Amino acid sequence: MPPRQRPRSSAAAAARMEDVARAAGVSMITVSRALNAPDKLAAATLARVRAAIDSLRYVPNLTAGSLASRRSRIVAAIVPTISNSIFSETVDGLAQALAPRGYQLLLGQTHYRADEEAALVDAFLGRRVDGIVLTGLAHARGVRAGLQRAGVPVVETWDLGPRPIDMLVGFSNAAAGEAAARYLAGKGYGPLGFIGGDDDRSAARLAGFRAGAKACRLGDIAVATVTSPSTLDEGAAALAALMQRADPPRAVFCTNDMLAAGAVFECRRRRIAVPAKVAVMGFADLPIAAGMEPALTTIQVRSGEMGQRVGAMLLRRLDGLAPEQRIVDVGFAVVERASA
Amino acid sequence: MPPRQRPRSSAAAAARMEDVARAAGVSMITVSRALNAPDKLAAATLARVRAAIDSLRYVPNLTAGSLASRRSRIVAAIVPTISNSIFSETVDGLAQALAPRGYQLLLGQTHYRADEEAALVDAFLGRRVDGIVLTGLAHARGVRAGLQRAGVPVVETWDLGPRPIDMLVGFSNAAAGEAAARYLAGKGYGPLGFIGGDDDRSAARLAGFRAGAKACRLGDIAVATVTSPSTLDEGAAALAALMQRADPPRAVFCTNDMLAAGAVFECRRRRIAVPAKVAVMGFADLPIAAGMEPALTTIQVRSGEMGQRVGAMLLRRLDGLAPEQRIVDVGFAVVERASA
DNA sequence: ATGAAAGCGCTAACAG
DNA sequence: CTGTTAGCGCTTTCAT
Repeated sequence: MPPRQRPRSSAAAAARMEDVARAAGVSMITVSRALNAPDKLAAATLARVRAAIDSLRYVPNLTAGSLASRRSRIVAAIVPTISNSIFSETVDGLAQALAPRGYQLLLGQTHYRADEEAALVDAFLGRRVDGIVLTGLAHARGVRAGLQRAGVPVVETWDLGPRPIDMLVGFSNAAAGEAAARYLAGKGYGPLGFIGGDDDRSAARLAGFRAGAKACRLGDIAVATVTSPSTLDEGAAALAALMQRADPPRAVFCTNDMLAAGAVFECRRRRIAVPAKVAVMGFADLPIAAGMEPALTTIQVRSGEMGQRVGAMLLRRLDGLAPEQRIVDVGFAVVERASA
Repeated sequence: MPPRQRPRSSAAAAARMEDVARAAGVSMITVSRALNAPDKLAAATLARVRAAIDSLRYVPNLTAGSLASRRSRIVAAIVPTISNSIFSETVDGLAQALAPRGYQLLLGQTHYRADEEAALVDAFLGRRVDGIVLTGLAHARGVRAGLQRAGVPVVETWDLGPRPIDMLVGFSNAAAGEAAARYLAGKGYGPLGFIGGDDDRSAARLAGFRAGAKACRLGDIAVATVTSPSTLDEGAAALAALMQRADPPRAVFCTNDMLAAGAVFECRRRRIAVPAKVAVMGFADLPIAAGMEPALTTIQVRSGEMGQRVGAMLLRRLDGLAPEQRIVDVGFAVVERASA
C-alpha cells in the first residue's frame, strides 16, 4: 500500500502550515498562533511568520482547523424560505450580528415542510455547526431529541412557547392575532375575514384572531387559505374568494403585508373602497405597508432586530457564558394607518 | 506527552465511525461506504451497518469527511444583501438547484463593498468550499488572482463582460439601460431622469441609459443617486429631489422596482398623475410591479432562474464535466404596463 | 514565548 | 464485495 503521495513537482500544491513554518524558521504551532492568537507571539516572530504567509500565499485550511479544534465557526439558520422578506430580514440581522466575530452562516430552507427541516438539522449536525437557528416551534419528531443529544446551542424564533428546545427569541402569534381582532372590532368592523397560510404560525394567528373575535361578540371568521403566504397574487385571489361569499367580510386580517397589499390592489381593481367598504389589515410591517396607498394598518414585528438578538444570544453562549434569559419575547405592535 | 485521551466513562461521547464498525462487525471503510455508496455493499451488510448506526445514533462527522476527501459539499454565495429581493431570489434559485444533490449554501453579504467581498472570498477559500458564486464583475484587487490560484469553480452573475474569472451567468446591464431609454423615448417622453444606486451594475445601467437617450436625441439625464437601491423610501425621496429641479424629468427610470414603486407612491401623494404627468419605469419585475396600481412598466430579469442556472452550471463542473458554455446571457425584457 | 508529539474522524488507494 | 494502511492539515496538551 504505497502512501498516498502528493503530486511531487506537479502544479505547485497549495502551501500548508508546515511550509510556512519551515520558511519562517519556526514550528507549526507558532504559525497557528500567528493566525489565531497573534498577541501571544513576540513581535519579531509574528512579523517573520506573516512575511512567510504572504510570500507563500498561504490560505489556512479551516476545515482541518475545525476538525482539530471541534469548533466550526459556522452557524446554521433554517427558515421556511428567504423569498419571504420577513425571514430574509431575520437572516440579515443574524448575519450582521455574527459577521464581526468571524462566524459564517449556513442557510437552509424548509419550504414550510417539517420533514425538510429534519433533514437539514441532520445535515447541519453532521457538519458540527456551532449553533442552529430554527423558525417556529413545530418540529418533526426526533428533531428536538437529536438536537439536545448533540448539545448544540439552538435558538427557536418567530413564535413563543413554554418549552423551547434550548433558547427562544420570538413573540406570541396567538396574541398578535387576538390583537388584530380586537383592533378591528374596536373600529366597529364586522363580520371579519382572515387570509393566511397553513403553517403553524399562521394557525396560531388565526386561533388568536378567532378568540379575539369571539371575545368581542363577533361571529364566525371567513377564512381563505393560501399556499405561499407572502405573495401579492395569492392575496388578491384570496380577497376575491372572500368577496364571493354570501356574507363577505367587512374587514380582513392578512398574515402578511404582501397578502394584504395584494388584497388592497384587488379591491382597487374591483372599485371597492378601502377602508370605506372593506378594511384590510396586514402583518409584519414590511416597507410596502407604509409606502403604499392607502398605507397599510398592520402588526409590526421587528424581524431584523429579532435576528440580531438571536445572534447576540448565540454569541454569548459560544463564549461560554450563561444566557441572560432563555426566552426573549420581542413583542409586536399594532400600527394604525389608513387601510383599517 | 501523554496522548490526549478522550474522557473515558464520562458523558457518553458521541459515537464515531469506529464504534459503528465494531458494533456491526465490519471495518470502518464499510461503514463509510454504507453512508456514501450504499449500492456497493451487500444488502445484508448494509442492513447490519444501518442497524448499528441507528442503535448508536451515529451522526457522521462531515468535517472529517471533507478534510479527507477534499470536498466540502458546500457552495458559497456572495451577494450585496439578501434584503434586496432580487438577490434573495437568486440565492433561492441557487439553493433549489443545489439541495437535491446534497450541497449546502454558505451565505455572505458584501453590503455593496468590494473590501467585504474580498474578505468573504478569503474566508470561503479557507473553508475549501466547492464553488463560489459572486455578484457582479467588479472585484477588489487580488480577488481574481486568488480565486484562480485556488482553482475553485467560480460563477459571476448579474452582469455581462468579456473576461469572467471562470464562468458567468448574467445579462447586460448597459443594454438594459439603453433599452429603457429607447422605450421611454419611443413613447415620446422627455426629458429623462434616473434614480439608482452607485454600485457598478447601477452605473452600467446609467451609462446605457445615457447612451440610449443620446442616440434618441434626448438631452442630459437628471440623476438622483440613492444609498440603498431597493427601498420605497429612497425612491420617494429621490423622486422628490428630481421634481425640485428647474427642469423636472417627464419620465424616470429607476434601477429597481422598489425605488420605482416608492417614486410612484410619492407622485400619488403629490397628486402628480402617473404616467400622464410623470412616467415611471422600474427594473427587475418584482411581484409588486404587476400588483400595484398603476402597474409598473419595468425591465424583467428572471433572478430566480438565474440562480438555478448558476447552480446547474456549478453542478456540471463539480461532476467533472466541461461547461457547455462559460458565459450564459439570460437576457432581459421590457415589460410594458401602465406606469410608462 | 515557543515547541514536540499525538490525535481530531474520516476517506483514498490499492489489494484481495 | 470488503479490508488495510496512510494520511487530509490543523490544534491540543503539556513541557520548557
